Amino acid sequence: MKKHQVTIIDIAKELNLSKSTVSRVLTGHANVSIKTREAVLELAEKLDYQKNMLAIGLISKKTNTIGIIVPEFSSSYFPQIVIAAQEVATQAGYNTVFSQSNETYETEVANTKVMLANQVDGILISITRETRNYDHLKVFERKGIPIVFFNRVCDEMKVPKVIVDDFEGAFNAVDYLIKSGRKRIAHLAGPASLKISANRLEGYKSALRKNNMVIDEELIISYNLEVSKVKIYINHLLSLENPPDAIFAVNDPTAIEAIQIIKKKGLRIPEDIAIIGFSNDYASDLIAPSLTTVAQPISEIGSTAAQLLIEQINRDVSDWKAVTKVLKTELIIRNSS
Amino acid sequence: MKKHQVTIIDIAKELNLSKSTVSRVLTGHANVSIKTREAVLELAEKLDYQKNMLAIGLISKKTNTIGIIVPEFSSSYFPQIVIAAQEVATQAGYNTVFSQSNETYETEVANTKVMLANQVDGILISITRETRNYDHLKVFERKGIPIVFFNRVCDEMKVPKVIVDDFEGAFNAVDYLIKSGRKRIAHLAGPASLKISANRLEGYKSALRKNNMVIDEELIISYNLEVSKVKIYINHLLSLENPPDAIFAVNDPTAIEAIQIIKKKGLRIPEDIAIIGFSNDYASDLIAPSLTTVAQPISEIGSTAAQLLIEQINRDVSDWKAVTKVLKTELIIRNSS
DNA sequence: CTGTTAGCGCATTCAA
DNA sequence: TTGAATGCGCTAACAG
Repeated sequence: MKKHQVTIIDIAKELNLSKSTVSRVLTGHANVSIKTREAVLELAEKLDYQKNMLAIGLISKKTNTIGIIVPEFSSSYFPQIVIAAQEVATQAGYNTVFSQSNETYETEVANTKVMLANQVDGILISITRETRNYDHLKVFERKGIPIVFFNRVCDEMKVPKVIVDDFEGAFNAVDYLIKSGRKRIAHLAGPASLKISANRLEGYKSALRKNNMVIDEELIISYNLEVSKVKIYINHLLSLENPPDAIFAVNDPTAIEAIQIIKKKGLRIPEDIAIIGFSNDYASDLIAPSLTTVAQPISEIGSTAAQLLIEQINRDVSDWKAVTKVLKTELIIRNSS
Repeated sequence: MKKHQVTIIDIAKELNLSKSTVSRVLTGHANVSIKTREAVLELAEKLDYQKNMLAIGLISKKTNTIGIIVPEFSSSYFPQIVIAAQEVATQAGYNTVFSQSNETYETEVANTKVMLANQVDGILISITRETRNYDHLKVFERKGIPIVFFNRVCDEMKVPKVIVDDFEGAFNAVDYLIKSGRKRIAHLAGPASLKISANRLEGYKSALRKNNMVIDEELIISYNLEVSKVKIYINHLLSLENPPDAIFAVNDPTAIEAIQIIKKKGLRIPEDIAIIGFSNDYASDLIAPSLTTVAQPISEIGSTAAQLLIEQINRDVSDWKAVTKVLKTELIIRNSS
């Protein structure tokens, strides 16, 4: 375990120079003779010298690192966002530190503490489906560390947010189902604690109302997004006296699970029952029948969020803006509806 | 940008104590009166005090952080590995820092430098399809920082590695195709620079040989894993005078792309042509027809690699072991073959 | 152009 | 049980 870190002192000794001179070279300052500069650079290269960012961070109170916390990594949704965010961050000279909270509140809290302890310059976060208390996030505000929400946001905090127009997306999906002649449209909704679930539910209801259809609470099921539970709810819906002829699911994993269950039951999709999802996950175009879904500009969410965060970092606390960017969705019609 | 970090000094002043006393409480040392201990703890909590890990890392030369570098994040493969590795690391008290190199050598090199500069205690890496030079990785060895490879390994380095039995997996897949009566089996292979590609190719050839079939180089196509290129090769294979009646693809994304292209051409799978992939990605069970594939114990790869790395970290450099763990694959037969 | 000094936040000696 | 002093690796004044 005897790590052998090469330090400025090492190369200063070797070259019979003072540490400050070496430091000047390494930080790109000008006041150094060409000869010493080259000698230092050469030796540094030869010894695989790497600056110790811990020391620099300690001095400068800036780590050039942003943290990204996502609730899960199992669908293609969050990985894609992370890729886009990382790209923007790298471009701007920032490193990224990720963690995934596994949809667990405690893990999320722990993750934020780690980020805090590691002195990130700002964080990007999408909360878990469990998160109801936001104290661990408000700490960032108090400490003057910018925080930007994306996708799953915290309503009570006045900070930048990047979301999509969930209401409109849901509205369009359901409106389309109605226009296609569907009479009883069920909604497999997410937990009410998540704003995205609530907005999608509202879009669903609004579309029904606009088309003068009754809102049957029996057809609205709110669940905690654990895909393994979908089977129960589908069974329930199909056993209703007056079963639905369409299902609008809160997200693609739910819709995909529903398709598989319904197919196994021998029902035809979309003839007997139509399905629409939300997010246009990678798998939605692969499953049979391919899934009609509300597409989100996933990469744009990630890059916009990173952009906002970096702007915020470069701004003075007193000048923070709490903009909320609402990106547009697009209904992609495939074979499941 | 005026971050307001709370330090030990702040709470020492407030309580009229010395920094060392406060430090003792915070590090859990014993020699402190209950009264002061409680006062310190209470104030720390109230002020949202968080230790500055930069300072601690600087002193202890240990950050309790491991780095994970993966080539891409677009399939479900690496995210799953990362989840498993992170879980083991967390359990052992380590934080994780990820980065993805986007299948680009330069990015990989940059990522390793960042990890080095941030003083990770060890790294887990799967190299890009481009990586041919390993100097940036050998630096870790020289500096006494443990490195563990998984999936895509570097042959010339004597360090721990976690792989699956690619040879056997490929052999079983091709052997199964032959037993099912396929006569001309093509192989869409990966780049020769990746050991996994080479091993899978060898497994393919070996199965043909064992069954006394000729190895037709015309049917073996090595490509760089850019899925968009698959179309070209499929077109080529199908236009052969004596086209293949089966394709063994080096991985699932390739196989899935192939299925889509072949379906569009109006050919039937598996009647006209059978397809087998490798890895059992999330999507392979969803696509129609569902994909026969060689499953890897993905989570186990991640957890094993993390395990090995942590063992290595806790060992003295002089006592490093260069074990290579070879995990078993399993052929999952679905409808594409 | 170069060397000296101080200090970032903390843990860890050594004294009291 | 507490306090004072040292130093981790580095940068940024301040001198020469």
